[in-house]
Amino acid sequence: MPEQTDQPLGRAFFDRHVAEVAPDLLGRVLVCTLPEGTVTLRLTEVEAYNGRDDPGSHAYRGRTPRNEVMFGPPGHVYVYFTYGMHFCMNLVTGREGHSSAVLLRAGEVLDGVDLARQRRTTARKDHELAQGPARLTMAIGVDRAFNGADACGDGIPFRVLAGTPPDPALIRTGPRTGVSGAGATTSWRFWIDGDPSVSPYRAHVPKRKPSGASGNAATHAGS
DNA sequence: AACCGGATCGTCT
DNA sequence: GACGATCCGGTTG
Repeated sequence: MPEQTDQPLGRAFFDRHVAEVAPDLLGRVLVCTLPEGTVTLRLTEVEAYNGRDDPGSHAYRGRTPRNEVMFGPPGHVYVYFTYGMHFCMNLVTGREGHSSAVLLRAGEVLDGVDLARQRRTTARKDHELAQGPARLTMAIGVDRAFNGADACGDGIPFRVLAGTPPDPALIRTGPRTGVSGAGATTSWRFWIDGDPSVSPYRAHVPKRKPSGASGNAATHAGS
């Protein structure tokens, strides 16, 4: 019988509720083909962001130029720039207009390890190549230029294969990383238990508020 | 292993 | 003008 694991996922896969799609993406294989070569990645950690109902979502406050892709059809790639230097990548889910997406947080590089290492020179071990959302985009060569790309098209530059979903007993859920407030209560982070490429859990870091806002240091960083 | 701060800029108020 | 869906290197234990 034909190998099911190499079958690309169709658009219908992504046209479901984000909380259903996100855990179902674990173990799937993202293929990124660029002129330099191809890197394939087995997804091991994801987070769901539920559109307008979700205080943690970029779409929470409605449509803006940045989050426009989230409001588009499912199966497309939403890339955003953060912390002045990093890119993160999502797969849009649900019907057009619903603005939900799954953040790809970590994966295991299956193929193209040499190319991934060239892009991630600080990685010591292979499991660190895509351990974290910004590391993941670095490893596969994704930046702003890929915002809006179709992951259910001809496979250039993206394709998502069925892969081998993990034993359901190994799927763990927990609160999302870096999301505070009402959105932190929902367990919309999903990962494969025990996989070495899953980014270490960091407890919510309470950002220290400047109490007494007098004489704050210079905002112009001179040196 | 855990904690801390710097880097660096687009996006929205 | 403030603050990130973060990463990295240095320091401390």
